[in-house]
Amino acid sequence: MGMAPFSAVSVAAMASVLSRRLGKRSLLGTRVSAPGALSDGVLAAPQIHAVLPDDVPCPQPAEESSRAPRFPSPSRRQQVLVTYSGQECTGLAEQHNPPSDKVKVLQPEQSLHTCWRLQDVPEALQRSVSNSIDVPKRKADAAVEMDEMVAAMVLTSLSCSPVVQSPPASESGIPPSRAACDPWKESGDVSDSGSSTTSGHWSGGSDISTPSPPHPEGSPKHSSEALSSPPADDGFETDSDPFLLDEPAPRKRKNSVKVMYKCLWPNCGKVLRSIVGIKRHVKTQHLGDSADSDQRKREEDFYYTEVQVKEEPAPETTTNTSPTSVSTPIIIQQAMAKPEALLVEPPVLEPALASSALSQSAPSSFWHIQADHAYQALPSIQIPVSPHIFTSISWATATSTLPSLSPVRSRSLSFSEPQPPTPMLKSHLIVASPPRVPLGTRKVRGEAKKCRKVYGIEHRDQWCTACRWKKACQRFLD
DNA sequence: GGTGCCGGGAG
DNA sequence: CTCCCGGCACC
Repeated sequence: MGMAPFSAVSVAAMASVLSRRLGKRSLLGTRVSAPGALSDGVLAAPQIHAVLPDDVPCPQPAEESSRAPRFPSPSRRQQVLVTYSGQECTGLAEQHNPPSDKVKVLQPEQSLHTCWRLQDVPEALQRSVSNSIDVPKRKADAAVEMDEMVAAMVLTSLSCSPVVQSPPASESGIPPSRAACDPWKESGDVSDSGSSTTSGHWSGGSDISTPSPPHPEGSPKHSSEALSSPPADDGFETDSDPFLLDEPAPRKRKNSVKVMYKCLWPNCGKVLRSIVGIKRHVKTQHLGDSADSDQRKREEDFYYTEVQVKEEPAPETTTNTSPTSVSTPIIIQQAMAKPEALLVEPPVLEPALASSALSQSAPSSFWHIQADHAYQALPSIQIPVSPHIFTSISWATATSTLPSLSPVRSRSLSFSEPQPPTPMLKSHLIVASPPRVPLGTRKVRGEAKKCRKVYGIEHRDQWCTACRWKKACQRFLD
């Protein structure tokens, strides 16, 4: 679903997803309230909880139908199971009167015609999700409202739209989005890449990670206790845990933009990925953690700024590729004007957190440089690096200490322990500006004949495997 | 355009 | 890991 602004369109889409699951335009899950004689429609709220499968789905007009109850056209009848007062009975939904939301249900067993009011879940969802759509409130009963709210929240989180407007009740703790999400909308392709990192991942955790959209300082209200107090989250962990934040990597990761938040406190360049994290950082590290001061809560907003991090494919501008340049560069631009912040310096992590986080992710703390093909074998070299300084390692120094390697052969740089580096680390790697070795780009084309030439393309099966795989030929080495 | 092969995806 | 292929640099 991408980063589409959470508009009525996506509501409609969500609703259609829902209806797809439940059977298109079915009444399954529809809550109806029977007026008058049957019940008061509140506590004993009857529910249509099953729909026989033979009903014919109607084409779904896009938006209107998400407001108008999904219901067969008057000419069609839809069989439903209706429960009320603990009793279950089948019925035939005969007629729907949209203006009044009334549904006429025929219950043959009781030879009863009943009239129900209709409230279906997507509508509840819509109501809770978009406060720009005016939906009249039908019940004052809080419990029923909560039911719908919960259902809506579940659906909302399932649909994984990161830009979620706060429900009208506004106690949910989901901060409202605002214009700062524009880069996300406009990038159009945010669901990939790093996006992998910040775009609405489905946080398995129970903590604050709402499908973390970048939500900006616009709403000082939202950093209330609901967000900041969970004991298990300490900002950095939740912000950079690669396992929580990693979502299945999409195919391409070009031009993805993610928004990070940088602490503006003097001498603190800490960059976090969530607004909550940065606020907590500012609050705890700089403002002091004096609990309930409202003023402090507001002040947090002034001490961080939003940074857009754009990840782009490597342009390969130079004629040489350094032996270690393996990552795509990240272009970091400031959303708010602060030219000196073009480089994101390594975050000043709380030492305990930093060491624990890094030592967990890179226990052996070695740079491991080696050739990656057997036929390119070279002695592998390990450079011990303290995890604490690994982001600021001087590449020039590091490489100068290496024995002279053929620059074209030793091109893979990786941790000795296979583990996905967090996007944070990745960006630091790039910021650390690897050295450019002013020598040949790639392997100089060999003079020797290659399998392709020797056997021809029609005898591809006789090629060496490397040639077959479009790798450097192993059979006719230079 | 053909070739060699790097980088990365899929399974 | 194997297998495959897009895409780039070189010819």
